[in-house]
Amino acid sequence: MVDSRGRTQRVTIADIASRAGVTSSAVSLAVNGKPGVSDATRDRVLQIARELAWRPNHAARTLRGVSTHAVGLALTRPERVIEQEAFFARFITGAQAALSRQHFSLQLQMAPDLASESTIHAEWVAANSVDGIIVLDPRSHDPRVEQLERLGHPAVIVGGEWNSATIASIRPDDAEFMRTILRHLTSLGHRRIGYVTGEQSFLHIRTRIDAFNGFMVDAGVWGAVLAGNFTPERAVDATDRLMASPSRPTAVVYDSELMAIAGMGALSTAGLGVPSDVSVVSWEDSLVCQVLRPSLTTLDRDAVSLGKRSAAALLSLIGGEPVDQPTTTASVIHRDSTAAVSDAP
Amino acid sequence: MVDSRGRTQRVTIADIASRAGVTSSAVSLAVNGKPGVSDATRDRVLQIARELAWRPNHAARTLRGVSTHAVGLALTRPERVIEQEAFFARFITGAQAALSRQHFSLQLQMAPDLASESTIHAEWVAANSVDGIIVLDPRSHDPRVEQLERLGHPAVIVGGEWNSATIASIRPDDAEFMRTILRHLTSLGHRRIGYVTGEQSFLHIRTRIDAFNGFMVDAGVWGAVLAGNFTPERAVDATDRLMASPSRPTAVVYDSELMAIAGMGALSTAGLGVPSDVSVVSWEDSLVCQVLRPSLTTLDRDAVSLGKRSAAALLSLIGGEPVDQPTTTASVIHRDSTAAVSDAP
DNA sequence: CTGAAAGCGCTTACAG
DNA sequence: CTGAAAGCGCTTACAG
Repeated sequence: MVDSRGRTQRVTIADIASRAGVTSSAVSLAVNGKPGVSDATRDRVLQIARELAWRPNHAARTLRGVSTHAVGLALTRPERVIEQEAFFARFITGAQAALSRQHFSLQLQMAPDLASESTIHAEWVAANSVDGIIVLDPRSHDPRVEQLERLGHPAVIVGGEWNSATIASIRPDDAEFMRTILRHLTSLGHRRIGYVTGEQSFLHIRTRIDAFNGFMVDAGVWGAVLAGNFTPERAVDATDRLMASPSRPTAVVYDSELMAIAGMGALSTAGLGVPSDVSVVSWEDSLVCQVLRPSLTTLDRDAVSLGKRSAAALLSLIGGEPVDQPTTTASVIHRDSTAAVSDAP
Repeated sequence: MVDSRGRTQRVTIADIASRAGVTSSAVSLAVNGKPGVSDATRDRVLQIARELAWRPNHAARTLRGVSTHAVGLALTRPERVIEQEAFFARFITGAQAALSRQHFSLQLQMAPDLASESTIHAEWVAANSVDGIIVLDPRSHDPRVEQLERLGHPAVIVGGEWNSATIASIRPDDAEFMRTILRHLTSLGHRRIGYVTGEQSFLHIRTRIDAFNGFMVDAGVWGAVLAGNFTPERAVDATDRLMASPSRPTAVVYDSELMAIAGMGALSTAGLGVPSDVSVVSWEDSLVCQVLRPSLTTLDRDAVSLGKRSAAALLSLIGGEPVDQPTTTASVIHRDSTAAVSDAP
């Protein structure tokens, strides 16, 4: 609406009501599809609402305590860790897909650190502006989770291990996934395996490390874990160090695609062929892994489906339904970067 | 706060007021750092607010017409176009960096299509829930832009060409950037150049195509444009077709990193070496381009800085300041995927 | 410096 | 089926 001075005015249900000759209560019932108004009135109101290009004011609805049909995700992402961007973009693509099917929207907000993330959560809960919250990359004794538990607001912890009336965890079986990768490699004859990790403060990375070490012991295979942090620089350093070892590994597992690509670069610089000298596995799959030459053997887990499952669990929690916890499986996509170990070095 | 039945109650300024023995008006002034209350009162109020873990209710503030210090970005992203994910994650990383410096937050919302994007914009404006809006991937005669112009809400169009009192465009000089790439290639002796494009309905892609064709004519060089859509499949097909040409190009430009990587795969499959037989340039730079072997020659434009500039422009617009339109430059990062053309084919 | 009141746009009991 | 009123939590004139 434009007033006499040409300024844009907000269109409210009161405007519609006065044009339609009814009260704003009737308009509210009409536009929300609730019973209590005659069909004739409803049609007239909807027609006028359309003419005036009326839009519901979310703030007013929220204040009134109505469900917002929104889910919140606050994200702490240090700018330097570019690898996580791919994960994060794919994750929210999946989450969005699951949410939009039930007409929920995804509210995303960036935070500089974990404490700010908690502040954002608290404000969302105080303002009733999201029906549920998704938490990524939980730490052990995560303050965000403790606060959400206290607030009693529905939340899903991706990669966590908390479960209560209001909190559910989506926990990919990282230990089993690691063993799946290692079985793939040992079945190809590899007996010396390196593992270059992501950020070790993440719970799921520690789970993978434990599983790696356990497998090495049980299978009597030589293994080495080098701590990375998702950056290519660290991946290159770790790869060089592994290759300098007197018992040089014939296969290396990387926690991310970017680290795996960087590692392959380091191997190529060192004059080592993939897979002729060293086999390479990336934990995370993506289109780049597929189109690369040599194409990368990966675990067929992708962030898109993780996002879908997390959102679906949160919607169950919000709806008061039991959370479906499907056991997740993952298999190795055998591409060109892994091959049978060549004869004695 | 927990009531007698153990349920969590929302803490409001009224709760603080009653504990502090003042009115809610005084609390409002105190927590917002406005004059009108004594220092003693302010301290007492802030102390109590902290004790009760009070959080401002955004919906109430918004409804009251107060600036939300938020910027909105509604995003239409077909799930299939994975390439755009990298762009988009980097873009919002940059935007977020610029915004948080001025304590603005970024509201992100996914939309299934352009019409829904417009609906979201309209609701944001109606509800006063963002101070400004960022629009990505404008089309010619873009309905989103026309609506924002009508609504008179501050907006920045990334890659657009609209400019008015409330709308600014961040327009990288795609034509000049294309010429920069082509000058790099011709200086290396290339006289037959292929170009595999992204989605042609995007304005900036069409600008690049025009510049490519113009350069070919002016320089008397043989050029071929093949329409892609950012997918690796189309990039592979286009590359194969270029290589089958009787006047096979010695260099190919790709509109994205993913397409360039896919193209290099196709070249390798065809038994062609990079850069020995064919030089390859990617329009967009990233860490993957850098760690890849051979590393990819790229235009040193990255989505992070584009996000920063877009957000900065929007903040200027919101603040009523003139929008700073720095002329953007870009240069070619010469890596291993381009080299001087080898002697006669 | 402080208090009482109005109102942002909407929904929801409660009467008629 | 419709109308009048209260109230969500907050801010901002306006009085004292």
